[in-house]
Amino acid sequence: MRCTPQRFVVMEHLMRHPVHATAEEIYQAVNRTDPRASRATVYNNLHALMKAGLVRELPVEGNATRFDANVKRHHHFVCENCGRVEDIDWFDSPHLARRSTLGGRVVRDYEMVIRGTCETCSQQLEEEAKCLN
Amino acid sequence: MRCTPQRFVVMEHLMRHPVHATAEEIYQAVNRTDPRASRATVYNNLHALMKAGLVRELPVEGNATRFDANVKRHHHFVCENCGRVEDIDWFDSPHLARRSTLGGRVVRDYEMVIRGTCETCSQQLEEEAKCLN
DNA sequence: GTCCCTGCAAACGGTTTGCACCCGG
DNA sequence: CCGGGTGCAAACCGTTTGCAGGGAC
Repeated sequence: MRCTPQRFVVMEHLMRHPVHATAEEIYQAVNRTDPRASRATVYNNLHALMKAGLVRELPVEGNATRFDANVKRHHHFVCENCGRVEDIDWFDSPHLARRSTLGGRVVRDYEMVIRGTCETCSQQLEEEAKCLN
Repeated sequence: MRCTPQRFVVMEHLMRHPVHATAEEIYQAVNRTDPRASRATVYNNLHALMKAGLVRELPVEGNATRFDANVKRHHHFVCENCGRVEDIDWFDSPHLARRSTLGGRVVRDYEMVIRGTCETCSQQLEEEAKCLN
């Protein structure tokens, strides 16, 4: 796979902003450095990078797919307030760590999806609560 | 919230088929009993049921949203072969069970997303492997 | 010259919205 | 009546596709 300017910007954005951007956000970033870049190219590159195993889609609800350049095994935290998705360092699940089957199913991988309020939003909400008192 | 025929069919389908249907699949089911039913109504009802806390969206990748009428806490298994999503009985994560924060984050809930091959697909793949020998 | 990559525009599919109508209270 | 629920059609938005160039090797 060649490293074209557009492809580079896509990858760079994902690595620099571990906030798991949507395709649109990446398109905006690419567009800032190269206003002629197109959405199709962003999608092409995201798929190319996914096939190469450098990027993956995130399993979180929401209309727009989010992408992740973190290849290391890790969990995800979803802020229910702002929608941001953050990486959480890996920890094993004792129930699954040494296990390759579950009922008749073959287990290949697993991850945790944790939901709550991110640090920024927590602080904001706390501020607002103070104001009300 | 009133229990209209259409709303009933939506809820019934989700409860009877714990395979986490997409909106389209639910629409097909509703349509079978009432050919005049519209997609808009299915979406209306899915949202109404979600607001009422009887149904929720699933955190799995894929273009079409999947819905779940299982309110009990549980994990999810995603078949990488056929895309089916199955419920897995709840088990705690020792890392998270008694914890309400994670870094500066407030944790409200968590769940496991397990990926692999479902029972049906495993058997099929095994069959095919046998044939090749 | 070949092949991969790009940009554009149109198509696509899932979801949402606006609106008129209907039915139950 | 009023308000929520319905059906239809159009709009919307994220994504995909077809296709004609262009640049790297």
